[in-house]
Amino acid sequence: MALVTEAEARPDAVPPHPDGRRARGDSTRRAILAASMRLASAEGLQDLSIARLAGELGMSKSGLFAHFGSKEELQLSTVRAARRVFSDEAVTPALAAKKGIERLDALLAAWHEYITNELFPGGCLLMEAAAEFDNRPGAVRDLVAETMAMWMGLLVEQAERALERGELAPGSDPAQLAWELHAFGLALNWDFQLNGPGPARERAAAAVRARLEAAASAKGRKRLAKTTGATAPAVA
Amino acid sequence: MALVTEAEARPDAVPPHPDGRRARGDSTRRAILAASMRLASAEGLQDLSIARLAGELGMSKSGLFAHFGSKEELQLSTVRAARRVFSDEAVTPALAAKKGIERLDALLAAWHEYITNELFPGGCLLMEAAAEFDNRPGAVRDLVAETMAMWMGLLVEQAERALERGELAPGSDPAQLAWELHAFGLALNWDFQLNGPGPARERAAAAVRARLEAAASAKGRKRLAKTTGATAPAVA
DNA sequence: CAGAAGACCGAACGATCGTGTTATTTTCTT
DNA sequence: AAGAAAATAACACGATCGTTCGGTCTTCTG
Repeated sequence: MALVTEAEARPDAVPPHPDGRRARGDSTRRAILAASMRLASAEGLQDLSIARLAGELGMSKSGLFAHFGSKEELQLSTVRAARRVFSDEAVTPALAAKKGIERLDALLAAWHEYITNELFPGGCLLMEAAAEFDNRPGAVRDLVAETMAMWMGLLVEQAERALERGELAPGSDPAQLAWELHAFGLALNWDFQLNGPGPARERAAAAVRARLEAAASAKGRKRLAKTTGATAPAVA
Repeated sequence: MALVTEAEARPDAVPPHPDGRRARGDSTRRAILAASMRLASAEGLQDLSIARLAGELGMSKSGLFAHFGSKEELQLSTVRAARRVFSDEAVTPALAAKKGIERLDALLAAWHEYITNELFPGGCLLMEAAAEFDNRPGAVRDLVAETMAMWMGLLVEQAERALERGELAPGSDPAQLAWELHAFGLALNWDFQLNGPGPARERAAAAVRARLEAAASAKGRKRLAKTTGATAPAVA
């Protein structure tokens, strides 16, 4: 779990070359995408160079290039692979928790773990790409924006469930709650990458915990207490 | 105030060529840095190209290059210029507010205004640079990290003042409070750039307001009420 | 007014980029 | 085992990059 393995970098379910055949070069493709995610998270998707990528893998530029046909397709495939890693690490583990405030808490905990686990040497690749492409129109930007919107949607959805179930104080705004919890994740990635481990992880966890408890009803607080460790101070 | 003017892009007080003389090329230098900030905020500090920059200004590559001597020095000067814009827009206006919770609130309000004012077409250049250079060692990274640390220091300082003055509930953690308020600014820049204006501005303002009121003492709440408009719902 | 200093330009350099073309090797099918 | 198909390599292309050099202006100084 310490690094991006070939298995974790398994390419997209829908291959970019939509022929029905599945060839043996898939193993190479996986290796390429694993290295590509590693490099791109460190240097950015744009400065990622096909030549250096090929050099790192001991293969030729053109051989690598043939797998994607263009740099943009390489970038898109890299983002898709990163999305899978994100999904496996930050979403799937949280599906074990019951819907509502508990799953919301579990999603955030898994996310924080994913961010601070040195899975990507340069921080979450999706955040990297979002910051890099946010105002550079194109397919990469659209894919990244769509992915982040889906993630935000997951958070909002669980906040809404929590409200329906009476785990949040009546009148709470689920979208606002999700936005703020999301902000703590962004800040965690930012702080962790810029300033090193430091207290970032604890800061983010305390922030989430306090915000959740502030928004929770008595029932919600009780359910929260079961999932995680100690209760944070009332308001900090 | 809508765009980066030459005056706002005035170069650093300490010129990179530390000869005592001040030459007439300073006007050119200012124009270069204004354009450089604009381009870098949109395309990134690394992908900023001297050739395109020169083309945009109608001058020659080598003529522009001579002002800095290296691309890294151009990047550093651009960051220093951006730091000055940041200081003028996000810090200076807030110094009118009284120290403590009021100035803390004013700093955040000015910051949000600075972020959502289309001052930089691609979002706050300092955040851009921080995300881009966070794990690329060198002088640029150090300068950006130092700048962001100073900004965070300002927030922590005012939170501490607020605590000393009894504007925050006893036992509050000023550093934690500042960290969370900082997170909302990062999220605002993120959301605003990736998804357009939308509700980002209101989300961030509501988050700050709720967090400040939750942390404030009765005295603090009273002082907050004076500074800004309506009071946010108790906890959202 | 002479001359030095600085600002700026045009051209060129080596390197690297993304991308084709063509050929060779590997793998799969029959 | 033979032939088709896919995977990979070697090489070359035009473009662009950061940087250097030599020269021409402009501006200031004495």
